Amino acid sequence: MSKSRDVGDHSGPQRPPTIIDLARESGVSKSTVSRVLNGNLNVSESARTLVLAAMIKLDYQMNSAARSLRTERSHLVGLVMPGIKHVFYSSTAEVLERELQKVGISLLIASSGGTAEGEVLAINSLRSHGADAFILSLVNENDARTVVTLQSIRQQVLLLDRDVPKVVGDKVLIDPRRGVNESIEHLVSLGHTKIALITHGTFVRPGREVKSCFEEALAQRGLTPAAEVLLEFEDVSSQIGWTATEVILKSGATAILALGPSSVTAGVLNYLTWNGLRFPDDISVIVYDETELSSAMKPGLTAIIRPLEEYACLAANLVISRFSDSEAEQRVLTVPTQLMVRDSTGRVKSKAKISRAKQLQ
Amino acid sequence: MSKSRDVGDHSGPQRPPTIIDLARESGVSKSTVSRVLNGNLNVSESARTLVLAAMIKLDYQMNSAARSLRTERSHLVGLVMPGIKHVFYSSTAEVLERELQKVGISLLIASSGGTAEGEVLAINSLRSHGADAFILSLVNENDARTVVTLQSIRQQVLLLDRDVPKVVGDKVLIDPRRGVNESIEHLVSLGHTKIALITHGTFVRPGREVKSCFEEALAQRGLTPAAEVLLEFEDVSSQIGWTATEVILKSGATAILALGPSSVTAGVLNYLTWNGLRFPDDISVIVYDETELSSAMKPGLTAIIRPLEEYACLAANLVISRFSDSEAEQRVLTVPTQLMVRDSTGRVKSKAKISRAKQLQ
DNA sequence: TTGTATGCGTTATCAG
DNA sequence: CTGATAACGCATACAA
Repeated sequence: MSKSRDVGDHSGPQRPPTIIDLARESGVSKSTVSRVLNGNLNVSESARTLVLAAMIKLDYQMNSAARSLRTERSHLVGLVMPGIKHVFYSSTAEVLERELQKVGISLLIASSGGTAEGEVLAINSLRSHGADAFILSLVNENDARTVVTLQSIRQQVLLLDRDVPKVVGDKVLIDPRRGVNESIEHLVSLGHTKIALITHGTFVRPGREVKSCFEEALAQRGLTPAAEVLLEFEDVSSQIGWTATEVILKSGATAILALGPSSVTAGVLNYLTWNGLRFPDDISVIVYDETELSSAMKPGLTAIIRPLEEYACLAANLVISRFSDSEAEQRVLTVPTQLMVRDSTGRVKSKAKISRAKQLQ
Repeated sequence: MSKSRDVGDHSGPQRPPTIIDLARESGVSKSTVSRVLNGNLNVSESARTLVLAAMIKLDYQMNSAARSLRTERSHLVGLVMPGIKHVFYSSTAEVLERELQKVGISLLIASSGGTAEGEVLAINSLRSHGADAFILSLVNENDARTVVTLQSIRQQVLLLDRDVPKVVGDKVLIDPRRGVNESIEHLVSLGHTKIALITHGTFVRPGREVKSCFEEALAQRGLTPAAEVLLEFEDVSSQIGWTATEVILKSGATAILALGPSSVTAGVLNYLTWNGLRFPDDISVIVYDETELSSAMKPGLTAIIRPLEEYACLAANLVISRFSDSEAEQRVLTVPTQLMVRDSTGRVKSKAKISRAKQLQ
């Protein structure tokens, strides 16, 4: 019964105003203030205007900690990614942030650093900050620590282009099939038969999917991969791209699908240009997406386009909708990819011509 | 006096365990539990081990809302940037996140979208989510709405490479002087006298600083700018870079300092390569930083390097340190830039040679 | 339509 | 060293 600041106490303008201050200022009770703040209909117009006036007069800001404590909702969503630095992830994050912002949700980010330990740490950090939901691009779908952590979570989980059957949650997936099919068709029509692939490791869905689509598309045409390089998340440096390309070229490949992280793709291009191999003349290259890199290069880069905007929007809205309808069944949404032909793919050249081209440099 | 769940109530394992559950489980009072959780020294070893055991047994997770309500600290820091998509911002965010994570602080992100209105919205959104501090790269240092909003904030404010005298807060600034000086010196030594600049508008510090350093460096050598293009944050597209380059070339410039957003720089390179202008043969180009773009391009791009890691680390640690010592005087930290000469800068060619080069393409 | 009373989970004060 | 107890600001069931 000892309301300390309920009435009176005209001392400190130091502390931020609370609904009690609003109540005193507008001459109603704090319940009425609360009702106005939450848009409750059962409140007289006069009371409402009074409270609203007090609200702007005192520059009232809701105390989110108090509200969260009471309602058990923080309006915070956590995003875990290998890193936020690379354009694919940062673009996704930007769209997610924008979409969530629209409904008053803020985005909490945490990088796993590309390791499973970092991932668990990131998840727990976000959890300890009270995130209502988690959006995750895992580094490894099989890591037991991550899976266990995810299973022990009460909040909703959404996987971004990842598939962990043991974890309940919605998923937004990228289907590389069309893009890869069109790529192979395109390359084969240009005479290529020795085609190489760089992609993620098979412990994440994108790696598995791309690999299998690639192999299937080749098989349909009686071909086999010239080379395949599967990447770990730990080493997504351009150095890896460089050495991978070195290996691939030894296989005699005349075309490369560089469908890994952008830093690796940069390494591929790096190796090619710095070794005097010009595309499409000496080798054909297909990369992911339309980036600053791919548009600034002289031969525009033929690319498999991932519908990034749609991908992230779907994810955001899935998360949002589940807040209202928490018991809906698990949903899996898939977005397609497609090939955009530019100038880094061309007719295959004979070995002799390639050698000559190299010497000319 | 009606403790509902203080004792007994073995009903629901549904709700997450609280310190009361820990207290019951370990046979001590919740005060002692709280002490253990906060590392308070005044607690017996026996009690501590008891509580710790209960903690892992029940998989206890601190309720951050309750703690925040009580301590008035959320351990959340808000980051406001024009957008998170571009590599400079996303890299900064990544480093900030990593450094803050080390001391248990999570990063809340909000994009302003490059507009002043969006900026105010972003700040208020973060504020409503209880951020303890704000790290900001403003879009416009002069916008009254933003300034007023910032002034009305109780939390600490840190400006990233921005300078708003009317706002109290620490600052971490990038000093372009050395990098720009070295660039001009380098270019002049190669015979260039007509040098153009692309940078931010003068309503943000980077724009002002780069512009004045550029002009001073030229003046010291008896030169004047061949052209200057100042950018708005609203239009940081590669299209702008393209048209800007078109304009600049008409001025007869033989060298371009492209020191704006990376998308604009991409547009510059785009224009040059697609119009058959090769660097350094036809024109010299200096860009910002070492990016995937600049390392993958064939002539490696000469660049002014900003110490991004240091920049973000300083910012993070400034924020962290001010939490302990909130009344310290305002601090302004500055990080230097420097030129890294690669291959996109070379001896100036005569007009005739440039024309010939263009025709050869 | 409005006010009163209670509890959310935590920290902090104060008495033992 | 420990335990009881009072806030923190808000939402809400219930009474009026």
